[in-house]
Amino acid sequence: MKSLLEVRAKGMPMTDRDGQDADDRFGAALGQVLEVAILINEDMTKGLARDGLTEPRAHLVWELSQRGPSTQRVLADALRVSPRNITGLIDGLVATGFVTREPHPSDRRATLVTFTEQGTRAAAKMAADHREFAELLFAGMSDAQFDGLVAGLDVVLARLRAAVAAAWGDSTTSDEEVERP
Amino acid sequence: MKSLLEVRAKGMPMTDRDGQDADDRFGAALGQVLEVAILINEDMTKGLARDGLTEPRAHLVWELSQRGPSTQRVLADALRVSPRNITGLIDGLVATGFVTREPHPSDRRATLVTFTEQGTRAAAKMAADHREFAELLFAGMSDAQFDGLVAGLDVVLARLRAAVAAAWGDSTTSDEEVERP
DNA sequence: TACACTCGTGAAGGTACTTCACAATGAAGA
DNA sequence: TCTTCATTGTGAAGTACCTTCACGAGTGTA
Repeated sequence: MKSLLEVRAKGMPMTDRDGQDADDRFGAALGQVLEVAILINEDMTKGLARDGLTEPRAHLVWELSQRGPSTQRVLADALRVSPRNITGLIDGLVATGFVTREPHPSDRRATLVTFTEQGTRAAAKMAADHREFAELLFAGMSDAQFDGLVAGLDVVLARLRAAVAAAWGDSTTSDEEVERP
Repeated sequence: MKSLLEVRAKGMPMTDRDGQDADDRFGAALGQVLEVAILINEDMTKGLARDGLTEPRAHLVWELSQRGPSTQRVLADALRVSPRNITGLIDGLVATGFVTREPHPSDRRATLVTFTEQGTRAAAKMAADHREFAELLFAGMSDAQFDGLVAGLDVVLARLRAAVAAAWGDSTTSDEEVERP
């Protein structure tokens, strides 16, 4: 992988410098969250490699499947990378047969990135895998347990969003358009 | 970022092809988990950049802080990347003043990667940030809520570990040594 | 002493990312 | 209409990370 998440999956060795909170429940919980993130990412990445997709390309495929044929500019904004980088990713996806570049009907500068049949299949598989994966993780949990988990995640998520928003500009979900009055 | 996690943070648009589980609670929960992972990763990465560290280099610094002066071979195994890659990462960390290469006292082939003072400070800051971050996410939650979250994460983590182990060799926590009888 | 193995690195190559420069095009005002 | 300004995508150049292969230097052992 690559993700920084991997950096500290296992609990901190507690320096207990100032002695507060010596059992470190919070650190352990953070460790859990990080490990979940690592494992999910690992699983996804390896699965994608089997289908001939790298992470950035898969991300692009996913966005494309949600938006339909798009200009590279739109994709760049969606993935929050430079337009130049999209050119390279599309080059790769074209070379491996997932998408094609079609002329934009009303703007001759732009191209419409469009799925091939293989691309459509890949996107559908990603969606199916997502469902299956959610099932694997949560199916069969008691309602109480599941609800407790979701409620906890809600709190964490809210705090996380607030923290990120406070530290840098907003863009809450990480794939929103940047809009500022 | 980079992480594939980013691919599908928001819930799936339910094709309800076979109609089962039409409300998609599981998909939504997975979306939550993914978004948490994305935001944490984003936050960490940006914080590191401020300290002059990239993700892979920070990961190495973290491992080094947990193991003390180590050979590059050991670090390669710990990070699960090729020894050659470690050479490059260490080159970068040496150039930016975080570590030095000291001669190994008993093996003249090997070098002991060792923190400079700056490196020690960086590792300490990472540890402090980790604690602070856990505090930010979990402090002030009711015990019931916190316990519910942790219990849910436990279940998810167990399933995840099992799934990963089933799909590929084991190596549970992602930074274990590879050991096979 | 000879053989096999280990440590770190040069060489070569791939992907993902960035910024800067630029030609083609589009859009809107004088 | 003609000029001006903004936008689209890409070439060029450069960085970081990662891999495999080859190899010289050093270790350990029979």
